[in-house]
This record gives sequence, C-alpha cells and structure tokens, in this order.
Amino acid sequence: MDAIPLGPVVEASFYRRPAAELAPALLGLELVHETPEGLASGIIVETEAYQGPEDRGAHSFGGRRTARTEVMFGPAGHAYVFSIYGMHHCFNVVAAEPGKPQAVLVRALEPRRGLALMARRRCAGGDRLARPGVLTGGPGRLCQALGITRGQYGLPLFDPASPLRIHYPRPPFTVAAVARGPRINIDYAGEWKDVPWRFWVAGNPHVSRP
DNA sequence: GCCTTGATGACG
DNA sequence: GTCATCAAGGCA
Repeated sequence: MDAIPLGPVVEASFYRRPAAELAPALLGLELVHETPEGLASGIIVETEAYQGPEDRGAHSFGGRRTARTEVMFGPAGHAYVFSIYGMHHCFNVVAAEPGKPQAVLVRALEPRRGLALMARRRCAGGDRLARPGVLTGGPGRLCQALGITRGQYGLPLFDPASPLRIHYPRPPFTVAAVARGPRINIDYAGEWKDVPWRFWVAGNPHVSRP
C-alpha cells in the first residue's frame, strides 16, 4: 500500500461550502501528514460540522474571534487545530466563505499509510492498537497517530507543498452509505446538541463510537 | 471549563 | 468480555 503513489490533492474550491455539507463530503478522502519521521495517512471515516456563530456547540459561537479561532474566519481548506484537556489535540477543516467561522472536526480515520510510524506515536495504546478503531478512532488519537499538533495550525490542506494535506484516495475508497446522528460531547450546547451533524461511514469499524 | 483518552474496578 | 466512573493536564 505504501508504495502506491498518492492520488491528486483535493482542490481549494472543494471546501468552500457550509460545514454541514462539507462534513459528509470529506468522508472517504485521505488525510496525509508528512514529517521528517515519514509519511502517515488515513481515510476520513467520521466527521462533525460546527456552524458558528449561531451554533452554540462551536468555538466561534457568538462570533468569538481570538488567536485560537482566527483561522476559522479566513478562507476554507485550512487546518484548525486546538488542544483540549491539556494533553490532546483536535484537527478541523475550515469551511465556508471568509468571514463565516465554520469548521468540520475529523473524528476518525481508517489507517492507510505509515502504520508502523502511527503505532510508534500511539505507544500508549499498547497491545490494543491491533484492534480496529484504537489506532486512529477518535479525534485525539488520530492527531497523535499523524503527529498533528498546534504546529500545523493554519496549514493549507489543498497545497501540494504543504506537509498536511487531503488527497483523493488511491486506490479508491468506496463510501457505500453515510450514517448521521447527534454530535459527541457537547452537552453544554442546549438545543444545538441534538442537531444531527455527526457523519460517519456506515459499518466502518474505525469510527470512534458506533 | 473544555469538540478526550486510558486506567481502574464493578459485574457477568 | 462489557460498562460506568474518574483523573490527567494546558490553554483560554
């Protein structure tokens, strides 16, 4: 698998749509991170849309514009990375037009390239890493496996020269059916917590929560 | 207080 | 084996 060349990079215009439309569209694409340690990648199998400023679940709720949320106000297709609970990171893709602070959280990958490198970075997983879903199932886990930290904040995912990119998968990945449901861990979001803006590849064993 | 995870201990 | 609970820990 690692010997097969990457597919084309997904173009910038692909991301220029509302987060709730971009989130299901990202399923089946290949997220790639190249570092001095090597290349690692996985197929996106679970996403969540965050449609600030009206969405109480979003960091940009109410139009909150800080150093952390700044990239969400810019053009689509850039990386929004934030740290959470002091020890994990979450990777998001900026959506919509500039001025509209929307993003899509990537919650799970199906590992594709650089499996050994990812397992090394995810040493905390121990023996369980062999089980489906443990290596890259979960927003914090996939960031650890790919080596994504705030150092990748703002990178253009559509630029072939960027170390962090999204490609059309090669060989192709078929998304037979998309399932949807409420987003995870936003109990504080009031009426917004039940909006079915979580999308995943139906039946895929790598999603963070079936 | 958070868009999380891994350890631990209860239970079958 | 599953499921509920909880601490860890940095940044806003």
